[in-house]
Amino acid sequence: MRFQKIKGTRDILPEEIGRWQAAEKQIQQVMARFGFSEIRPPIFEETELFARSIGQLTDIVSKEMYTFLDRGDKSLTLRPELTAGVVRAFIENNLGKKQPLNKLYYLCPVFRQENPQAGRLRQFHQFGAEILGSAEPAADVEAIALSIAIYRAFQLDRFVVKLNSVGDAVCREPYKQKLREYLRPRLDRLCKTCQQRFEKNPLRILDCKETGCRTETAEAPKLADSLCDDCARHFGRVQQLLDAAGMKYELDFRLVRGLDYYTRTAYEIVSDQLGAQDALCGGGRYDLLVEELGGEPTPAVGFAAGMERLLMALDKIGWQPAANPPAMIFLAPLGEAAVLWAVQTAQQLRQQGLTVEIDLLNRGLKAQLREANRQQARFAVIVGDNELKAGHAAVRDLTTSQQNDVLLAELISYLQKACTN
RNA sequence: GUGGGUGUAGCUCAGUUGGUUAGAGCACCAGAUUGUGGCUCUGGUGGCCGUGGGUUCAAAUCCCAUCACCCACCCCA
Repeated sequence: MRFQKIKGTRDILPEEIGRWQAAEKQIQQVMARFGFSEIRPPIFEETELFARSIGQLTDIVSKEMYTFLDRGDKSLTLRPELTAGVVRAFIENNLGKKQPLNKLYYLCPVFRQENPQAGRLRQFHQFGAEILGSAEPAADVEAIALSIAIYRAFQLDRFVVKLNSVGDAVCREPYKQKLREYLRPRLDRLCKTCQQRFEKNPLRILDCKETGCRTETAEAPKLADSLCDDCARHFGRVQQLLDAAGMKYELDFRLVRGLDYYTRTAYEIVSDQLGAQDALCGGGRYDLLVEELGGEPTPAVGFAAGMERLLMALDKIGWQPAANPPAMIFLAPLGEAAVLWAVQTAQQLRQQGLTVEIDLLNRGLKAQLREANRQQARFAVIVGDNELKAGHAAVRDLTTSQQNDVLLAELISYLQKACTN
């Protein structure tokens, strides 16, 4: 029986881990520049946390969660996104009481049981940020600016920021009614799923990709025109601030984010380089969620972005992480006495902070040098019985093919000097 | 959950209308150089042809099922 990985999961192999680490580092740097601190909630939580925050009716909760019972018959779920866990941690650790504003970010795996396709996996990675405690439009703009800055830091600029407002508790329900009234006479011309959405979730009809539904909704009343005064003012101010800061965006009245907790600002960053799943990043404001999960009323705004999708887009533009690995020393011992010497010497060199490889396969010299070359070693140190007897090692510079005898007693200081320039 | 496509060596792929022992390039190992890498040449290791059934004298090739991957729908990052 040969085991294989679970459908929709991937092994990140040594040959690609460099890209991941470089991308992670870049993201962490930009997050830090914006004053965000990392938070790492647990990978699983009570099922109810996700059901309550994301919404029972959403696809994520109704059919995509990895849910299981633990030995105490408690229902647990592998996180399908991070906001719920971050908000839970925010409440449980009283972060809101320690300071008025919390700016948090994360970068970690999430799980959704969907059928895989380009840009979609069952275990994938999201990075994102949450600003908890501010209802100001400037906070919305801070989140948007941060996500844009991250993509720009990678020299990635073929993306579009789509912006909308989904209103709040005051104006969303009346708008839904207005939308239903508009659509009721056209109901039979909508697709099957939209007909089901009509009662419970009419906003989603705007988002439908069926051309029939799109033509029916093209002239429908727009949420942005039906906002209450507070929401309208907020939305206007967000746009004003974005304009002032020179951030380009497109208003998209069809943009209604899939998760229930969004209020007011909703935005998405899409790329034309990704295929059907083109969203790099999605986010918005969720002013009611903290209270809904049992905390003090706390306005908040944030975004989540797909790590794999970022990497896909980076592949398309030919991004290469800068790599300058330290000079490497390959110890090539021949014979048992030399191996003993090499193990001791490797220990000493490594304690000096040098990068050292030592042959572990008891290979011949030719094979060892081939290996050293394959690993792009800077120096090969050749030691056999002859060298031990003579008290020196043959140090071969693999870039110039120069080879010198170096006294064993002076080897460490010699290599230290040679590797620093 | 649904639809289409694809599974042959570590990797990328050939493989004729079913017909002997399933091939190439790269990678790996060895030799040319009995202790010297890269370049070159020569040779070699490596495959239950995704898995399980079926048809046939004969299956990598045809049929069915199943698993996985790719792409798409739904939806989302």
